[in-house]
Amino acid sequence: MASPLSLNDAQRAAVNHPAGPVLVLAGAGSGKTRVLTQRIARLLGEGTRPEAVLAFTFTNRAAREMRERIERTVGDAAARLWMGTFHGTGLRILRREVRNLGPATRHPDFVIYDREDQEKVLDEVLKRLAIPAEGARGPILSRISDAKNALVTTEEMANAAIAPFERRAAEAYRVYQETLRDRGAFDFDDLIAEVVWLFRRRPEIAEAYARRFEQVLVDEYQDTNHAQFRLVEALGRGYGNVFVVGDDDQMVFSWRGADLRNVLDFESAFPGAALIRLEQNYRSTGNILAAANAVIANNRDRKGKTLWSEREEGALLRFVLARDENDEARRIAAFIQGRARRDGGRLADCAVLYRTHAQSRAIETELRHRGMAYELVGGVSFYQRREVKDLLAYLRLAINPADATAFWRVLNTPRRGLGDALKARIEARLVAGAPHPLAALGQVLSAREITRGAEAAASFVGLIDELAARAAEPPAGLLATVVERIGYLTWLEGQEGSDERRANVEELMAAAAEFAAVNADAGLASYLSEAALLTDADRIEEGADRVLLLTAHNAKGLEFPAVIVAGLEEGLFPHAQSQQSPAELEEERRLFYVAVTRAQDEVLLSAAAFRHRYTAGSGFTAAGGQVSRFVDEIPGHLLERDQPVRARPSEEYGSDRDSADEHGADRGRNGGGMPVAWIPQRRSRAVGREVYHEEFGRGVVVAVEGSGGEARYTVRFGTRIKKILGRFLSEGSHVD
DNA sequence: TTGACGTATCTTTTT
DNA sequence: GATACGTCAA
Repeated sequence: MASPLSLNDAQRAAVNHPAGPVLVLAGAGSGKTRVLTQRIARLLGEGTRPEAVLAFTFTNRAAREMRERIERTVGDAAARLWMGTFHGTGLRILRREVRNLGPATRHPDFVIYDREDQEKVLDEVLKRLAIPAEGARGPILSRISDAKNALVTTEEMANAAIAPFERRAAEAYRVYQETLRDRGAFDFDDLIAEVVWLFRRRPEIAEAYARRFEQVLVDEYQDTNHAQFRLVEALGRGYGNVFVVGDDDQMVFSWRGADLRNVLDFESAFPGAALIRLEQNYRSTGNILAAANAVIANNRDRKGKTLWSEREEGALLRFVLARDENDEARRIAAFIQGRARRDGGRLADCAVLYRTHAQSRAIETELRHRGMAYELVGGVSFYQRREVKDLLAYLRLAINPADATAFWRVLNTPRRGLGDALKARIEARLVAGAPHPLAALGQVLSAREITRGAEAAASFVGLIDELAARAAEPPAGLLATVVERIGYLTWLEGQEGSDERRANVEELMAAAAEFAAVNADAGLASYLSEAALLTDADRIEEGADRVLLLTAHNAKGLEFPAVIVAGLEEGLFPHAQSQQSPAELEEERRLFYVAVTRAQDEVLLSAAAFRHRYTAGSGFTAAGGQVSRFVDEIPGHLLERDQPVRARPSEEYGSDRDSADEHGADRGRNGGGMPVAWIPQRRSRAVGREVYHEEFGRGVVVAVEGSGGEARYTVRFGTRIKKILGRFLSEGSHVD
């Protein structure tokens, strides 16, 4: 960050504030990381023991960076700080207190379940409860997550549930939680909620921690949820030195339970709290800042502050309207390339920010086409890749045989001829009282209940036993054993994308070796925990010269000389899902504010007049739309619009009126936003024609792929969209 | 028991 | 468009 050589008055006040609760309202680029690190360094310099300092960061990367900076001032003592994410710190406490967890888990070496594991558990739960899973899985899972973030227990939820959905969700929550406990697993939300619940059950434990931490600091405070707030409160209670830094204008995680009341009510929650505002921005040019300020000023629900900068006005922000997502990708790539050539800049100076992961595809294709290096952050994270999770599941099972989710995952992966017949035997044993499927399998084998896959099953059990016996060894060697014994690489050969998968397996082993080098005496359990809590954003490599591609959410806390914000269309950014309520719309605006304020010198905004995208309910359609209102909220004199595109005469559209209104889901629904041209590409003459299908009846052709007898038609029948081979269609009525 | 094939569902954002 | 899942035939 372009920081001042010395602190400004407000920063100094924050760094040196003597004691008691402090709320620092820190605008984007106002040097809050600097304040946090200098404050911690000061505390340590004045004699505070590092193990008495607890700091919460939003990402592991932020924790690492902050620790490194502090290390430069105070040296090795930095290693003893308690510094990490809420989840990492919660985990650390749970591991220390594992003997006191009581009803929370049944296994000392508990594992962490990620989203995929949670879904598998919930599927089993719903099946057991005879709740139809279709469409209910997602909502119930997020309802459970909401409950935990709000510290609502299963009993409390059941008691309060009235509506049918709520009752079903409460029932699912109860059984889900029992299942996790039986399997010795915690999900992400448990890592925080279970700590608070432990503190409530055992006040003396809470008190011990409150006495331990003389200083509690929180970064990105605006994104804390209720459970996190309670955790901070409990840990900071001893000394009352709770120092939180946040920006209400950058709260973008309300869907994860983030609650702005934590900021707005801080002063009443912590009586006598000092309030310090950091309003000088050291990052962005005057124009970028003015644009960001103008946009965020449209939000009503904010504490209000005005960022200012001593930096030069700088270049105007630029806006390009592309024809479609491919054209948009070309413009973005050209911008980055041009910038790199013109200024001798690096690709790494540029980041492309978007609302949804799906948008990365077109940009990736274009960058690859031009031979430009890029790094994609997010999407399917490394530790969630199938091959990675397969291998880790073996290790999970080795340290925690109760991890039934891992068991079922690997029982027949790779294929070893163990199928439904064996599964039925195992389940019968479970019903008869076997503690977990691995034990049940052992019983099935000793009772010689199966003959067909007996040998394979025995060698599977043998492998797990061996791994369990060697659990104290470094993980890399154990992974190598697994890979070799199950012939994983050979199995991958025949699979789709085997090269990439093999590379991932190799990277996994390399990362495991690295882990062992850094954490010499750490066991398998902590290796697996770390793997579960690492995110893609934590793996961003410093120093590589490549364009970064990431969601606006993932860009939080980062900065770049040039930022491209892509896909600025109504319905995408702001997202259609968020246009129902003013509160959600304001969150989208904050997200846009976060995106723009990542930029130091240059901002390129882009939109596509026409975009292929998935819209719920109407299938995969071609949506035309309007430019995002956020672009229009930027004062005209700050924005340079590239080649305004006007709507072409209607004959360009083909023979009918079937234009944006027919295809586009979100056109014109919500005022604001400049209408844009809708210029379809490569439209077949068949598009717009009325056709007839035996089963679905009358429909309209939306798109065509291929030609002749093999042509596949995308046809809209009323509200549903189907892809159908041409020979199953007959001509309805002629339009041309 | 496996693999081919068709269909439903997904995508808003993440620890 | 991709993936996961169910159904069907071999």
